[in-house]
Amino acid sequence: MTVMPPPRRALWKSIAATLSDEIAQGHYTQGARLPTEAELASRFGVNRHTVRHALTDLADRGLTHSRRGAGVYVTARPTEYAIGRRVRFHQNLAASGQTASRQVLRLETRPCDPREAEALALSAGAPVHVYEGLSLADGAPLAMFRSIFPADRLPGLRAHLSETQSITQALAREGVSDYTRASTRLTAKAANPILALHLRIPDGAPVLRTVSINLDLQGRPVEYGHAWFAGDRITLTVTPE
Amino acid sequence: MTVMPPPRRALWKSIAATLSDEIAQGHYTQGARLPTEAELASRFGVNRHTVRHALTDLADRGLTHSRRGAGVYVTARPTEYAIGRRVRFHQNLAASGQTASRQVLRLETRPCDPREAEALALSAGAPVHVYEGLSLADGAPLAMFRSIFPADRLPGLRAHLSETQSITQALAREGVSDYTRASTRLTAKAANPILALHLRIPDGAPVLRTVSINLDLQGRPVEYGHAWFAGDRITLTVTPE
DNA sequence: TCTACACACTTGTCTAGTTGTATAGGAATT
DNA sequence: AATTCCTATACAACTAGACAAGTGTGTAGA
Repeated sequence: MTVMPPPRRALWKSIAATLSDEIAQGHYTQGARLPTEAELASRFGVNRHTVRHALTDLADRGLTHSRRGAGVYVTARPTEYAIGRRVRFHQNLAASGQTASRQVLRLETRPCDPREAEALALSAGAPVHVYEGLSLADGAPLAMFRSIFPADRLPGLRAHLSETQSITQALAREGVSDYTRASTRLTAKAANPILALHLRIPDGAPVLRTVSINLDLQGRPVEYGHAWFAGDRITLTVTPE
Repeated sequence: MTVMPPPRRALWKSIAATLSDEIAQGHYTQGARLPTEAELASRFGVNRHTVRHALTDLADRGLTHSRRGAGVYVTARPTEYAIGRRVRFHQNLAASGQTASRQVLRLETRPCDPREAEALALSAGAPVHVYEGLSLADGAPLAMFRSIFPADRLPGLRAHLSETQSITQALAREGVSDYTRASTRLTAKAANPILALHLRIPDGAPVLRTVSINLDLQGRPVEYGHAWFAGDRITLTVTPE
């Protein structure tokens, strides 16, 4: 318990300091759930709102994040790292000592829409595979991605993706031994609620979106990709060759 | 005070909007079965009840109907989907610094800070020129930039910049006939009030920031540049040489 | 071949718990 | 008098888990 010095510090600040301390000391480890607001309020002998004030401070400082209905969690802070123009997600992360993984959110085949048709040079309504998921570094979500593949040319791709989860490997099994990036477009966006939930960032926080097209060795488009990166967790590095 | 993002949308509304959009675009056609509630919950990262709330909305609007034990089916046909071919401001990264017009905000010489010293390979406190301004296209501010130049190697640069406003020309007059971009780092940020004012965007709106280093032909750094692009007004295109 | 049954899976419903937000007001400080 | 800090209450939004009800499929048995 902290001592109250005469020039009284605000209650919520003491509580925030205490909790922040306990997180720093490893009392609550990364990804762990804190006690509920009600429990904390009872522990510190204050109103729930006062606890909320302290928790808001922790969240603002990036120490925690909350999920309505679920609880308050200790944020796993991924170290900043760079992705080169040679775009191979896993290799880059491995180089910086982090373990990369993917979480599949969606894997299905459906007719394409006009935009996808144009990007992949397909006729309207041709079938495409949709591969959507999260890219994680040491368990913390870094980016959400969606890749669109022409299904006619790569009939078995979906099965391969569900096994390996690696795009490069899955494409290789379908006979696309290598592919190169034709273009990357970048824009800054505000996160919508769903995206914010997945990336565990506040609603409306800035997000870096990339839209890319990859070609096979014959110059035909094989992937139309979107990715949304948590703005404050990532720095993309573009290096000439 | 934290930034107030646009009116918060409930999670289930975002999900309903997303699904309704995908039906409209023909991703799920008439008679098709949607993924199960559990799958959708996993895809959107929410509880099944939240998905059900969204599905109830779709059913109320007549887009879908469900059969207990069987699944949820699409009743609506895809509406015509028109791609509005928007005019976009494409800015090539390699050719940055060639916008239509500039407005100078600051032009001064001062000792460098540690970060600048490192970027430009200078000794601590060495003098640098600071060139700060706005890039305009058709009168609308596209980006704010700040360029740092080593003052010792380019003593007359400031005078040249105040005359031409063109970085390339000013450098040429100082004997740097050409320069190449060594690296560009990109990240998404929220606009602070000053930046928002300059770019004429709402406070906290997403902004695309680039940090770059340019080298002369001998490989020595001659410019350390920052730029902040209004996220919704620009798309940066990165094309391999 | 047909039937009956088991079983996995899906939607429907219920209860309980947790965070988010709004409103109102008392007490201490400035 | 105004502001800040904290309490108090109520409700909305979402999660969590459990179970009931209905569907689709495979299988064993007659």
